[in-house]
Amino acid sequence: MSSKSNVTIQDVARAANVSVSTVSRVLNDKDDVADATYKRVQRTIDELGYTSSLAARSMRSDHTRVIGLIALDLDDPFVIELLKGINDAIQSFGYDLILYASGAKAKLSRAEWERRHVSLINGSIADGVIIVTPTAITLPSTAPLIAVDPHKGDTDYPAVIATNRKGARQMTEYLIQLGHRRIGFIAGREGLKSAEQRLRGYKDALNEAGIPFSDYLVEPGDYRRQMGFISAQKLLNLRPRPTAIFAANDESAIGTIEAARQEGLRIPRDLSVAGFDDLPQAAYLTPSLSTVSQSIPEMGRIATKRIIRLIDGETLRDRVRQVPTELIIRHSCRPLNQTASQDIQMRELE
Amino acid sequence: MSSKSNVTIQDVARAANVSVSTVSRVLNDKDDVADATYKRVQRTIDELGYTSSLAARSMRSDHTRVIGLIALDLDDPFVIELLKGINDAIQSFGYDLILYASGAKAKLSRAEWERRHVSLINGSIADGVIIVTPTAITLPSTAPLIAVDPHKGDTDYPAVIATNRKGARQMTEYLIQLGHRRIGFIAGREGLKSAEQRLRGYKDALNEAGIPFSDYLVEPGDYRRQMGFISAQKLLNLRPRPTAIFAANDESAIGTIEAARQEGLRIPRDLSVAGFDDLPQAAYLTPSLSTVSQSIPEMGRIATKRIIRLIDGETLRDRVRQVPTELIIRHSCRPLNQTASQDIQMRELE
DNA sequence: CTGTTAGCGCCTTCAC
DNA sequence: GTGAAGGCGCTAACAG
Repeated sequence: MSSKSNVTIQDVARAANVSVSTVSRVLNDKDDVADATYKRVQRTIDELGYTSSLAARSMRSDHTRVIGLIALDLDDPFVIELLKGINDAIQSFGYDLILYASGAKAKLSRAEWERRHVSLINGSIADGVIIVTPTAITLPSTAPLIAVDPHKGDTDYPAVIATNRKGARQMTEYLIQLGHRRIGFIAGREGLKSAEQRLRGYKDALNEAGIPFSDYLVEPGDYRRQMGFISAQKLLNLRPRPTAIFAANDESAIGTIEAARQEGLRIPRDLSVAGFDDLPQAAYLTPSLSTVSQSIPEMGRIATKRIIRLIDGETLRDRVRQVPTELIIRHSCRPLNQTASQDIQMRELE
Repeated sequence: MSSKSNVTIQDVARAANVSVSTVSRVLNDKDDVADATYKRVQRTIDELGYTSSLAARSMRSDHTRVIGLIALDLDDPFVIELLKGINDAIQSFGYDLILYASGAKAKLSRAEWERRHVSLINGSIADGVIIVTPTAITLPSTAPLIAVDPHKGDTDYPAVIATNRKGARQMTEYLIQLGHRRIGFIAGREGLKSAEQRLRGYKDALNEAGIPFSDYLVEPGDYRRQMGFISAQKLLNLRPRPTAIFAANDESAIGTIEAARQEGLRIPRDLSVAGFDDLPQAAYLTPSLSTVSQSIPEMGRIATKRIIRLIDGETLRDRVRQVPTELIIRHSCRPLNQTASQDIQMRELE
């Protein structure tokens, strides 16, 4: 298969009657190349539709102006939102973006998969890598690397993370303020710092309000809808039933809403539901979802800026950068014991 | 910057006391390597955490088992859904996926951008490429290439496309059957075959029903929400106003709904709205969106299978593969002139 | 069964 | 200003 017969630098050199090095110089805007030569070479490049081989280039030179993104779950909305922000940011910096996903997902442990991808991409094809919700605590990073929503504990890589604890506390406070006392909690993905912090924030608010923390009101989660559904079912089978459920992210909250619907419960009338993330679809749900915004695209933009700084050899003042969260009140939560007439009034106020 | 000091095949060879070629053989499961040697090398690889450089590998050998995806709009839900399907499919075939997005988007024409990316990726780093909604009619493909939702007219690449004309006809027929006669249409992205076919389907149904086609009921679109919003506003300013609007895709339909809301119209009471795509969020809208499903992830899976077949040197029997569409009736359209009581009855039937 | 050799396309000295 | 030569990490003959 001679499918690789692309135009090479040699072809250009021949056609323009110069040596390959001269073409290379033109390509990289180097030194002084005689004006006439420059133009001639440039013209030849255009005519032949030449593009320098990414593979050869990354092999030879120590930078490629490419940023790698490593994410296992391509159907995780968090990853998609992040991708938007990163794609947005690279436009301003003249970098390219590469997203690499291996088909060997099933065979490897999550941490193993991550390590493989980092060493595959980083330092060769990409100048630096952004990794999303890593499970690994240490990553083989010869080239710069930054994590978004990192693993808990002491990780050896810099990170971007939202003010999860504060955000979760505010949401819980809001629910308490609405009169809720039995507030179920569906946890986040095991091992992630964000999950840990959100649970902390929930406990903080309970504590502060003098509500004793109950183990049985907390069910496990993994930030995915399906798990949210299952855990919500368990919570809804409790007697007395929780009057509100705070899910550690929007996907879990959607799973919760589905579970509640299946039980014949109406939201927010019979159950208040809150999420975390503020995905675009949160606003479109019925009822629209009250949640904590962590402005995911913004996190992507920040991660991009920081990885570029790292690539440029600068050092980060703060190894972990906190991105502020914001409480978003919509219509999926309502005061406990509100009467129907009050309910109507409330609706009309909107 | 010595950031590239990754473990190389040489390091492994030295550590395992063999030549690089032997390591290479182990890496690629080649020939016969003495069992003892194989194990020793394998162990060394693991110990050193070695990963072969993608760049070097793709430069040397004529296949990489990597499929490239080229898509300009990373925030286009169509692309995201497709990505899911492709990512799903590569798992079964042992291929890897690379998504490449350059930051130089603004500077180039769309077709130019596409050409650049194809020649950048294809044949070097990727064995074949899937390109989404290309504007270019010819693409510099030395290696296999397949388009999803191709450009109109005679393109020189194979493609995967839905039965757009039929789908659009069915939706329009449905609206007509509900009693609508003034049906506005918001077109798809200029130049795409799908856009052309959907408009055709709309006209087909009108024709068939003996409803004269009116130019002023068709507004331009580009498959994006914003444009859908603007075009919907124009349609809603018409007197008499259309009683239904069929948007060429779901994003445009969402824009339409927003425009209608802004005009104080209620859906489907004052205006029926239909889309095309059946994005996941279509079901979550209020009212849920009646649309034409083209099962985008499935299109991604099919495209993946076909590009792999092409890579394997097989030929495709049909250069363009049609994927069936399906009419999805939800709640955003309703019979014209239905009385309020009928309306209630209808709701209760669900 | 294993090592040696010759490049893949490109960039970078070092000459001229 | 420009060309020639060497080598990045790897694979594919060709020898042994």
